Amino acid sequence: MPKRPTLEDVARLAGFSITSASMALSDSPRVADTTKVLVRAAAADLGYVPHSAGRALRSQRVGAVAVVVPHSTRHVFAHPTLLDLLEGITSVANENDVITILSTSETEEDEESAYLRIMRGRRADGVIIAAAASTDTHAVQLARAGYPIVVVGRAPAMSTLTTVGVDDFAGAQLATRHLITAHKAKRIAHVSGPLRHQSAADKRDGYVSALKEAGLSLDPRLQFEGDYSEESGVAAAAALLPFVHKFDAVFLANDQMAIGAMQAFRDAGVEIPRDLAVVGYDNHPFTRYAEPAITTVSADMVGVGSLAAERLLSLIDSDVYPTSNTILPTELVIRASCGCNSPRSTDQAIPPFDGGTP
Amino acid sequence: MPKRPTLEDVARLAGFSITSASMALSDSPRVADTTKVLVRAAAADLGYVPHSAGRALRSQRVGAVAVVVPHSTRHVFAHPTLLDLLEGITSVANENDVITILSTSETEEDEESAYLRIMRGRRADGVIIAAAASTDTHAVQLARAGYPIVVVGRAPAMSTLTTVGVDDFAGAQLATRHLITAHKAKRIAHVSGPLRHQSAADKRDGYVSALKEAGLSLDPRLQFEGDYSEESGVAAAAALLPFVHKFDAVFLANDQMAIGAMQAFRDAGVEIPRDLAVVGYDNHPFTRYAEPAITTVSADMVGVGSLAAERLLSLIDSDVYPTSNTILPTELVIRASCGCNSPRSTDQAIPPFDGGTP
DNA sequence: TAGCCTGATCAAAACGTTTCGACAAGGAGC
DNA sequence: GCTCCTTGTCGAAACGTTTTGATCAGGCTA
Repeated sequence: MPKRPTLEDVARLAGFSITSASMALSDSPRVADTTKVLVRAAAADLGYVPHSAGRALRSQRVGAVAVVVPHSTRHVFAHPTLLDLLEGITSVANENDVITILSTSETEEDEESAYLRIMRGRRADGVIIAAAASTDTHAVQLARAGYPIVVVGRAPAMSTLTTVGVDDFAGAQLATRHLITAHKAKRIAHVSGPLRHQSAADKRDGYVSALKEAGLSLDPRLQFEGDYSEESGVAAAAALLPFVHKFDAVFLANDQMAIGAMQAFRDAGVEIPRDLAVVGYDNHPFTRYAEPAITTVSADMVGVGSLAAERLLSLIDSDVYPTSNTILPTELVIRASCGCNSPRSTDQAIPPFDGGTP
Repeated sequence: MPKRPTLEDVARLAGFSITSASMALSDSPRVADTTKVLVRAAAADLGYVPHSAGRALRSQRVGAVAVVVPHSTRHVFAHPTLLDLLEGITSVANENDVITILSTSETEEDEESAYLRIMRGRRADGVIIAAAASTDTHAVQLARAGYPIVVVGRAPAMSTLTTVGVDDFAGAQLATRHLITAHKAKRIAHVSGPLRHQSAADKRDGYVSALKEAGLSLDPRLQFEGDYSEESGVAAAAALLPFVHKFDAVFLANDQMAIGAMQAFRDAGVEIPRDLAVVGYDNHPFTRYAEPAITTVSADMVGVGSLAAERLLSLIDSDVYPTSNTILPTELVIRASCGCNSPRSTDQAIPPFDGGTP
């Protein structure tokens, strides 16, 4: 490990005291312009970067935010969704010269220690928790203890928290309404996520509300609680197949389950969208390329991430504790699996092929 | 931000000096057992966790590793691949009480500053670089400067580096050989990744080598350089379509391009695998559920991540600089898109459906 | 009883910053 | 020519650890 130049080195090279060097680098009005120039030159010369620990110790600010992804919610976010979230967070963090600590906690008990150890040990100035289950109490504890914390997702049970989420209720409503109005669906099945997660519950509520407002009935046999995995989409399809004549559309709480279910339905001879209209959720990249392309609901997860980071940073800055609950909108992305025959959007004109072996 | 108990608080509560408290907590043989018990009780009582900055400053060790994901390689890793990698890294880091810093650098110039600022400012004790392009020089500079650094991927041009990668050459060979031996393919197209990336070049070399050993010829018209995105799979299909009678199989360097290409081929009336055998790469989760399910190559990316972290930690510990280059094996996952009619593996027996509208 | 050793404890220094208050030099006002 | 202010600089303290070397009490040996 190479020796690092310290502020003392810079000061000596520039011919000033440590104090002056420090103040010069922080552009204090108390130091002369000529001094600033000299010190900055020396610093640049040596490639000086302040030692984070020294600064943290003195200023009681470590310049880091932690993103906690509880293992129990690993499936809640589709992979691209989670990466989008991280991208949003890191970009804002970078702009503010703050680093991002990634913390994936393994077990339930570890979760508590993950949050607390990070904050107690001052590894970070604040925490963003991705997708707490609606029953998660660690977040509330942490907030109550006075630590800056932002929860990604809606958390009505913890109104004291600052949250940034997506309007899953409206998104599900949008999707369900589309099936009803555009495709004249009368019986709509729903495959939800784990209902102890707020987002899953919100989507289900949105679905139910759309049904209600259209005067449609809710058939308990057409409800299935999945776990957001492709496999559980397959399982959902299997569970729904016996009633396949009894419904004409299915809304699934994420795209992974949708692709699993579509596969299983197809294997059973159900043709989509002819026999069954399908709508997913998340706008996962593969939905454009599935066969048929999947109609889905999209949200700006990068935006959620960056907003969460901004909220956290201002929470860290202010000593008062303003809580805010922000919900970003969703939009329906209409493709083919619902029965809309949207032309596939490709940049290239692809000539037809007559078939036959080459 | 709540006040944190400090070592002084612990010492006072236990009735000892700061020194004794510190030594007691680190289980030094120089302190009496009774003292240790008392101090530990006090620490537990107060919920004491050592301040990371204080410790870092004194011990010249921050207890953090940084994972740098250059923006230019965002597409190199499929989403699940990258998350697997991160999971492997964080799990090993956690075991060693080391935190993981996630750094995604935006532009090329930022990359340099990302690496260097992190190390110069001692935000981390070492760096794992995910997927450096084979021309990336920052990594070498950093290593030459004496900083602990591990590169994920093969990097033959930088033999002084410690690397952990996947045997993409062998993986591609495996895939291509399968097309040749099991499916009697005579003309095989290849859609590569950006060839300035080592992994893309390796895959291409493996493909070429398999062709050679089978005495097959390499048709330049059947080569396409993509960028690992679904869109570029579509573009590749468009570019290859004019020659569609001239080849019977295509090997694509990742699954995202495969799904895009399959889509485009299907839209053009080419049926897979009847008219064209397709093999992808990465074993992306969706490959099981694509229609047809995609034959692909899989590697243990969690293992790559954890191994990279282990290597980095031992690099940090030792002051000598042992370089090692590890390559993990790949395996072929045979599904349907190559023409093998693997029965779909579902746990549930799904009854056939007679079609017709409900 | 004096001297020694052992085992336990502690004071102090160091890691690299930032910042408060003090201080020196020089110019303006009288 | 004296004071007073301004401007620029610096010494020193503080943040919370860990660790080295010193101290101290007590029991043992001579």
